[in-house]
Amino acid sequence: MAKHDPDLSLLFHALADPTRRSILTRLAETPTRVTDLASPTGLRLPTVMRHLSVLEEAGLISTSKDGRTRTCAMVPEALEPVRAWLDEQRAIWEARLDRLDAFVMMARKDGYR
Amino acid sequence: MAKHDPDLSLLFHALADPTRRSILTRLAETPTRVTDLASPTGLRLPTVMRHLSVLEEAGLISTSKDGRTRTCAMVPEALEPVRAWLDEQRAIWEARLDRLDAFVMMARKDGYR
DNA sequence: ATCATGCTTAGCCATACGTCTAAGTATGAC
DNA sequence: GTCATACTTAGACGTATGGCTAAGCATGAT
Repeated sequence: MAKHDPDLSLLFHALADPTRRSILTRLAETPTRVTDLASPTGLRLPTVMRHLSVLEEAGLISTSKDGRTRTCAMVPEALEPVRAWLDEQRAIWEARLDRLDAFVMMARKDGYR
Repeated sequence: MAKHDPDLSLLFHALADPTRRSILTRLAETPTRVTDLASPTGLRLPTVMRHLSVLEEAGLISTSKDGRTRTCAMVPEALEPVRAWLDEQRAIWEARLDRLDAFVMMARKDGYR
């Protein structure tokens, strides 16, 4: 399904990989250059670069190059849509519980029990 | 990377598809049988079934069969780990801001500005 | 018993993903 | 200029994903 909602799909997809999540966590602590992000993962540089570009395309990190080193930094507000989606789901669910409640009330009033 | 954290990876992966998110939203409103979940998607049944099993393996929905119809229902607490991860990231980020703050304070005290 | 309904299974297909190696390019140090 | 560092690009490779069709197999209705 295409279903224009590319933001969330990109975000969730980016977060679905443990390597990418650990990179992100590391960047939440402090900006870091590519090589230093790569070493703890045990992965080759090109592989890590790919993960980084997935994160960047999702808007979760930003990078900038200074001389020959590229430094990556988290973009904390990028997680906002995820949180918003979660809240929305919760709201829908709770509205449903409320409807159920109302139904039970009504049933009582109408003489059940 | 393997990195035992299969929960979050399964969850995020399940949420990374718009069809699956819309199914989930629908189920947040009310439990629904497979055929009725399928029709609005424009996808064939087997395809939808696959999406459903992804959702189920991630623990996001539960299903039960009664006669020949299978009914799916959301498992709202399944989103908890996602929310927890988000909170954790935020905490790390904020701890960093605090450290920065502290640093600035110290710098001032030591005579800068 | 027959038939329609509702899911299931099996298998195909194209594309995307995660990983690698090998060979660039650009920059800083000597 | 030479060399090491730090990416970057290109391409290969196996697996996973998302979609399909075509047959199954129960179950409910007639």
